[in-house]
Amino acid sequence: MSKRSSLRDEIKQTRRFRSASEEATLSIMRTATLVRREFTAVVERFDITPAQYNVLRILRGAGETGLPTLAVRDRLIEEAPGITRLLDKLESAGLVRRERTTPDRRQVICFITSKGLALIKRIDPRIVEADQVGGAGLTPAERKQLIVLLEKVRGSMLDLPSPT
Amino acid sequence: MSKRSSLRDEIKQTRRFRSASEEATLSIMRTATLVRREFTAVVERFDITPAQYNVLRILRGAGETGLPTLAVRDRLIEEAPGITRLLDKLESAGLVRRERTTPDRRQVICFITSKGLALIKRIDPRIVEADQVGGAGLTPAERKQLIVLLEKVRGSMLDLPSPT
DNA sequence: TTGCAATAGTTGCAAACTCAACTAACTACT
DNA sequence: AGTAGTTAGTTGAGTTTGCAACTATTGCAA
Repeated sequence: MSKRSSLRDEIKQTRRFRSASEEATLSIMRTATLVRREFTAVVERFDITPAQYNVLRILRGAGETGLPTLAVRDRLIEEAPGITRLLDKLESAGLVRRERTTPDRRQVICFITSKGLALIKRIDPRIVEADQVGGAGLTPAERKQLIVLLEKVRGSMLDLPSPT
Repeated sequence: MSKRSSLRDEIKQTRRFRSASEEATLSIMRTATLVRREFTAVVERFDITPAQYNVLRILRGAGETGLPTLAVRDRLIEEAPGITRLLDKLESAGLVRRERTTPDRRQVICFITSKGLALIKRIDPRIVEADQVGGAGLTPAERKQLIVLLEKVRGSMLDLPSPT
């Protein structure tokens, strides 16, 4: 029904959406693209990729306990199959340290180094700024609502696991 | 304040979010990741990538008029810098035809072939299904609300064009 | 009409990603 | 102990991206 849709303008689509669900789906993707762009722009000024930044953040969260390689991968928001090589990079940059010494010697535990900590400490304030965009233009109540709605969407997606 | 956050469970995050905006931002990205996964799974069964499918859809929308290469790129939801090579692929698969014959001979106009049309015709019903996920679990009113909220977010992001 | 800047696309190369083996280590069963 | 099956992670090969440089046109202006 909506006469003006900025999404349709943005991607210059001429035809109507086939359903509200289609529009919602495209909306989510399009918004995520913009958010990601913002986020990428921030971290790139510090010569790391978004994925690398996320890994550093995860490892900071893990603290002195460290975290096994695959556990790091599982915590990433965006997928990162090349987790080994990603960590290789971070290690050779001195931001991360790895150790194969545990009860379970298959595991490689990853730690953030003090250099890594120092780096994200510098990045953090910029990220906080960038995070605002995900809520910019919304009232606190709307923000909450958005979070709830997206959670519902994810919830219903996880129910249908295999794309039959 | 919220005691249970499925997002925090999903990515096994231990710490609280620093702000509602941060949670909203992560929510958007995480949801988009899941939506994209679904979408990708569908089109891959037809041996094309999501980007390729989008291009075909755009070219179908353009009809017999066709569309110049860079115009195609501008209409993609997700970025696609390798638009030339992407079209190369589609062309060699016989799904797209290109012509350098216009008033402006710099431009290369792209058309979808009948083979391409036939392909997306087969894919379409599956996509319609996949699109439902973006609205699954939501009432029509909630769906509408989600669309409005995301639009607001994008609107406020477009206002701050350069990441200073 | 010559010259300079802008536009439309292409291409080369290095980095990044995917997928599918492959190794090493642990578990469980006999 | 011996061996089959899992789990953790790595590595190699082929493909795809991302950037930047490059060609071909066109537009504008002196």
